[in-house]
Amino acid sequence: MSIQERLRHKVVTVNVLGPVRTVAGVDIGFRHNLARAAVVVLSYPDLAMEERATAELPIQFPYVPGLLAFREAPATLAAFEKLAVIPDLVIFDGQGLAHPRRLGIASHVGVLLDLPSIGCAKSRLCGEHQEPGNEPGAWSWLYDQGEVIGAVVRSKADADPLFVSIGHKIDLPTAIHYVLSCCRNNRLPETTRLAHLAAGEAHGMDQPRQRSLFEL
DNA sequence: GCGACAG
DNA sequence: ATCTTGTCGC
Repeated sequence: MSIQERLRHKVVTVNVLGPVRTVAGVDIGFRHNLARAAVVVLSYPDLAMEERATAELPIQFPYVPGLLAFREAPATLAAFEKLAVIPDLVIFDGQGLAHPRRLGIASHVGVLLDLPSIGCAKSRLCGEHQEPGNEPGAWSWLYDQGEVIGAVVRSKADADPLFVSIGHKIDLPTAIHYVLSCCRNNRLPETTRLAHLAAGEAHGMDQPRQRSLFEL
């Protein structure tokens, strides 16, 4: 994929971010032939919802490991265009540098938006690692082809770790720091968690109805 | 040829 | 990711 080869050279792997006052989270929900992207902007470090934007587009690209951006970037960019507040940092639900060609969706879209971004995936795409300790905050390096491509981070005890990597304009230690400081009492950071909820709403995507107290 | 494989 | 209720575990 030449597009990835061309964009990978635009990724900045050092911190180019000012004071972080807002952090955004992105996630996509699929239903029938529609992709619904949701972007939530939270205040930092309070993590209070500041803004929310969504965009829906027909799915026009299949899921292919390594090509996730081609499937999710269109709706994601459309959602960002509706945003009134440009976030200081964006946390994606997927890999950043921890990708076969070093351009996961977090780096790909991070470069297109030219915003500091972090790749925070729920599972591994490539690379090798040792299991991090079970204490929240424990982490280990993620290696591939003899180089460090990210970190495997324990955000919650007894829960599977997160795969954190550089997206754009941020270094790995800083990325790990922000991911951990965005996790309250769940495995996923608030950004991803809230974006996931927003991406699943409407569409006819049934939200679990509040069960009546009488049924319990 | 076989296994791996973000969401 | 999505199709989906009850159910296993602490």
